[in-house]
Amino acid sequence: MGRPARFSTDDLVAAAVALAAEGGPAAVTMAAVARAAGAPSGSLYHRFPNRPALLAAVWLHALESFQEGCRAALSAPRPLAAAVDTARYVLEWSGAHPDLARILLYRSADFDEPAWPATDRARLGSANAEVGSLLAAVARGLREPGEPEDRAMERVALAVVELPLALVRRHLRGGRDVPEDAVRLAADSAERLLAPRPATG
Amino acid sequence: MGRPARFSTDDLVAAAVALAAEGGPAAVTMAAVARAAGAPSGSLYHRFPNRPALLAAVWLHALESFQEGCRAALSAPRPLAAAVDTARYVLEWSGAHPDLARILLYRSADFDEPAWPATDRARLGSANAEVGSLLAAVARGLREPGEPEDRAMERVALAVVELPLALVRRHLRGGRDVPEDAVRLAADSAERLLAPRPATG
DNA sequence: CTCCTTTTAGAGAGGTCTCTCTAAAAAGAG
DNA sequence: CTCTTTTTAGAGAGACCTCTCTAAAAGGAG
Repeated sequence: MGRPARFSTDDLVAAAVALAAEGGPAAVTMAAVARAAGAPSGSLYHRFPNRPALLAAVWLHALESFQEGCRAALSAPRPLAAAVDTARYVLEWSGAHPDLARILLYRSADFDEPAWPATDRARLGSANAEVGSLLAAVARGLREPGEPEDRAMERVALAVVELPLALVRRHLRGGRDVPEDAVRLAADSAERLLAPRPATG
Repeated sequence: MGRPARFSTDDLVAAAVALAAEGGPAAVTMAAVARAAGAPSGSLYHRFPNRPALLAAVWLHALESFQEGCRAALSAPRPLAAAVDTARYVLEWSGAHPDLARILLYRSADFDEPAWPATDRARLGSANAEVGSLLAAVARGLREPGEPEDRAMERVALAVVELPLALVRRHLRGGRDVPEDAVRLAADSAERLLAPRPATG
């Protein structure tokens, strides 16, 4: 039924991902993606109603790839192990998918999130909420006596997401790959930040 | 001697900084800055030969403001104190200068660094080298027995620069300010990451 | 085969941006 | 005052981008 597509949605998203990884969201123009994929701009507009929708596809592709393994790591039964595994996962996933990792180092706002189609914004919201609640569960498990719940959440997010991403940023933004060593450093740091301390003021 | 300026270089940089803080480097167009400052585009081109030169001025303004206090903190005599003070400084400076901090959360490459005038690139290089060597001195002081020097450098940079910036990013990118609490968390985390451990595997 | 649907193909309008260039305004030096 | 220098002022060329719109190509259903 109908003419077969010469340029699939995946082809076009892949071209856009490559451009975004190299030059950031500004490099993802409809004209540039069409050029990179060898397609006319009309084909692009046939798949995506406008530029924000394409940017949403790029961002969500990266995010969902990342979160797939993230959920598994965060769901480990012992909270400290879950935290350390997740920190390690962030580095390993980034090493395996440097292009996608480079994209997630931006914010969704840099990819024009406010202008996204409603369905894409909803997907983003629910994806973030799901991982957020897994992270909250880990944080509750690692709360120190007398510590307010949101401060524990802060500490855990820092050790498990922000710090590993900072480490990734350090390498990827220098144009290098993520070295083996960094995986250990991330896991180590998460453990140091989250393991209960003997007894200090 | 000559007509007095109605729009000083500082005025124009200030307008550009505000735009960059709000919308990132993409928002810093010659047209937008001129509009924001109430100046005609010609006045802008009178001060800056082209857009990369303006972007360089914005980046260097933020960087040099940050590094001024950074040098002092890094120069403290005891290395662990220097590290913890620097981590605290990153948060305090960011709280005091949220616009400039938002700018430093990008990379210089996002501000089109390869196209900057040679003098600006040189200023960037020497500024980074100076702080880098102070950081290296701290790292040497905190090296654990048997640890390779570059791994110590990695660990220290992570604890003293990357982690505090990640914390700042978390807040500023949500549109919030940097809370008091975060300053303590940064100093605390730096100390946990860098203090020698009792004796573990 | 003919119809129907999907997709490619790309021209072109309308917008914004960078940067150049000319002209005039403004104040001090003499 | 006139001369000189600095700066404002903004028109306009040329590039690129987004998005619309029309027309044709191409395969399956009947």
